[in-house]
Amino acid sequence: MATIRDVAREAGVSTATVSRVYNGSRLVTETTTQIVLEAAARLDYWPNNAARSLSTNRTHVLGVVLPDLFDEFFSEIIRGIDHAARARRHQIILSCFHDNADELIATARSMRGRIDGLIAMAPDARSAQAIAEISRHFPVILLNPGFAVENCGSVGIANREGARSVVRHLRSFGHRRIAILRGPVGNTDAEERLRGYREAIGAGETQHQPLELQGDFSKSSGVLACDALLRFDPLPDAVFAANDYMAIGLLTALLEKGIRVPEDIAVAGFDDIALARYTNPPLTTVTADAYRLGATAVRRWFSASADGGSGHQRDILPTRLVVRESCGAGRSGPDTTDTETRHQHESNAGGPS
Amino acid sequence: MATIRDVAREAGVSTATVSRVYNGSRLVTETTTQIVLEAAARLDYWPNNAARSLSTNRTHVLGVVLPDLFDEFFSEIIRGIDHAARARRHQIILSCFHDNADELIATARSMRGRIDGLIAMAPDARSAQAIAEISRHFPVILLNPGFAVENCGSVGIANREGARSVVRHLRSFGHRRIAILRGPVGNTDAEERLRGYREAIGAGETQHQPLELQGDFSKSSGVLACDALLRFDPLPDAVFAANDYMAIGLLTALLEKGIRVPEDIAVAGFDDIALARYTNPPLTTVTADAYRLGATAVRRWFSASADGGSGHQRDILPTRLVVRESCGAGRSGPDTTDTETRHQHESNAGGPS
DNA sequence: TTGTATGCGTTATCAG
DNA sequence: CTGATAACGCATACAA
Repeated sequence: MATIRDVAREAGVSTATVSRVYNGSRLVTETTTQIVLEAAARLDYWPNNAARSLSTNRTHVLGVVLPDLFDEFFSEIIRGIDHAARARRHQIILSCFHDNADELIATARSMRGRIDGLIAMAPDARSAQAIAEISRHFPVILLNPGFAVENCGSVGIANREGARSVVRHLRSFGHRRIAILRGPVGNTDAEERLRGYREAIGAGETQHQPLELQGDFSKSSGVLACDALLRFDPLPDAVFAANDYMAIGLLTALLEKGIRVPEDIAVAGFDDIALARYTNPPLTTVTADAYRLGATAVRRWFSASADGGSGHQRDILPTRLVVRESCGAGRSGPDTTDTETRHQHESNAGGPS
Repeated sequence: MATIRDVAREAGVSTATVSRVYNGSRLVTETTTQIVLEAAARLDYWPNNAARSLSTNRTHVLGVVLPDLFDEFFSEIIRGIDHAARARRHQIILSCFHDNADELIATARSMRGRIDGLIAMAPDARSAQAIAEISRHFPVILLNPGFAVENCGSVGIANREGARSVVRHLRSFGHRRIAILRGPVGNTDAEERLRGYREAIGAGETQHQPLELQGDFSKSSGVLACDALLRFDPLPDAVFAANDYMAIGLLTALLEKGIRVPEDIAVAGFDDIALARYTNPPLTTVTADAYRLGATAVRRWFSASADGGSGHQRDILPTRLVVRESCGAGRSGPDTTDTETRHQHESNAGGPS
């Protein structure tokens, strides 16, 4: 493989000149540039990025670490990250499948020297310590954490407001007894959605009996929840499932039992997965723009590293209600609702907090 | 950031020793190892992989270049690649969105020095030249090309045999006049599926009139094809759409016109996308294991680079017919059919061919 | 505008 | 078993 030295020799110039040509230095004559480029072409020279980043201490690569849950949502996030990174002439190095904090650190470590920063999805609050350790080595942006992490930017979605918009929508059909099928305990998305639900419920008419069911975000837990749901007496008017998979499981179980949706009971989900459009009936749900989530994380990373990485800033992306048919006929609710966007900027530079 | 020299000083040993510890050399005393590790922990030392790979000329990273079509199929491929790579302690650097051969080369170039090899999806035959240029710099494995490329391993799926199994299945319901909705010209998947269709048709009863419709793999081209289909006289018994998106578009257009599937006409697709299960009626289609495709590419890359990269080997992964309801009632065909796996091993080491 | 020389953080080849 | 030191390929301060 030809090196910069080979090119220099072939072109009859010094390595510094070749380097300047490849880095777009305007100090080089047009003619020398041509000579160098031709020599490089003859030798089929491709610059070695490892050497380059060793010298400059920059890689132009972003690390991305996601959990192993690979569905449309994650691929959209990756797509958003890749596009935004590419627009800034950066590449991404991807790693999935970290189930615990230790593995998260190990992955980050193995990226040291080949990335300028990291975008990671924090599975749970336990990871905070790991993240803190990592962010000593390079800037880190957290994807969709429900919690704050020191020295670390983050971008999340408006889970709470999304959940509230579902309850509002349900109310617009006159539904009063509204149950929730919760996601896994400890999962921050699940807990924020639960919080939004409770806020919306509490803000209105009081429910004497808590209508909360436990699920784990899987379709089968939605199926299972059907029985528990039917044990409520009287039957709730509506169920808000904290994600679409559970809503779909519930829908099929309900259908099997001959209970009509939305006539006998209304069902809503969260996430707007591709299938939500094709269920029977089509599922009313809440969508978050995964592509934008990824792209925003990249933007946030660039501004953070421009700042020197100090201060933790947080973006919260809005969420949108997607009204289909599972909550009531006639689409009497508003068609779609955007929850407001919030931008929190909490700089903590200049002193301990 | 602490370097290997800092650790050496802190531990009172040489950099060589520290390096040996981190590379698992068995030449180091248990006690020295401990001393080094403790010093490293105190200094929070993370080895710099850029320097490491500059020295060893290995990165333990695989490049992955895919088109921008991000759906479940691609994310499954990536997942397969990531898992297989991770099992061999490698990472992947991902880049999407190359629409032409030049961009493919540019992307590969920008990876020089940070990857040991490349897994790329070849969009069309025009890319062959680009691939050849790349494979001079590091081993390349092609994903799913219908064509052979010199000095370059590849892994594809059994498009032809999959198409044949669809036609066989259609025949098992007594369908004789079987049309095809083709994919885009130049797309190798589309052309292989067309070939399989023609082989299967030709092998049976001759069709006097070619029942071939042009599509472009999009859902809307499936919708459009409906009119053209209805112009055939008499109406064909069945249509094989070269991918699921077109099949789904066709299905909705047919439904709208009041034409019943499968009673009036049978429809089959290819790919088994997630939605295929939820169409009305559920779509009979062909599935390829995308996860396995990715994983196989990695395996193929490792064996190729062990060989020194000489010889181009090709794997073709089997395909499976997924019988649902769009081709006929009663599931009178076989439930699922695996096409046979083929492994071609064409070593061309030892002389010009 | 171009060339020289040094350093980036590791690994590997020698001696010891 | 351990230490000194020369690569690895490139960028850049400094000189010219």
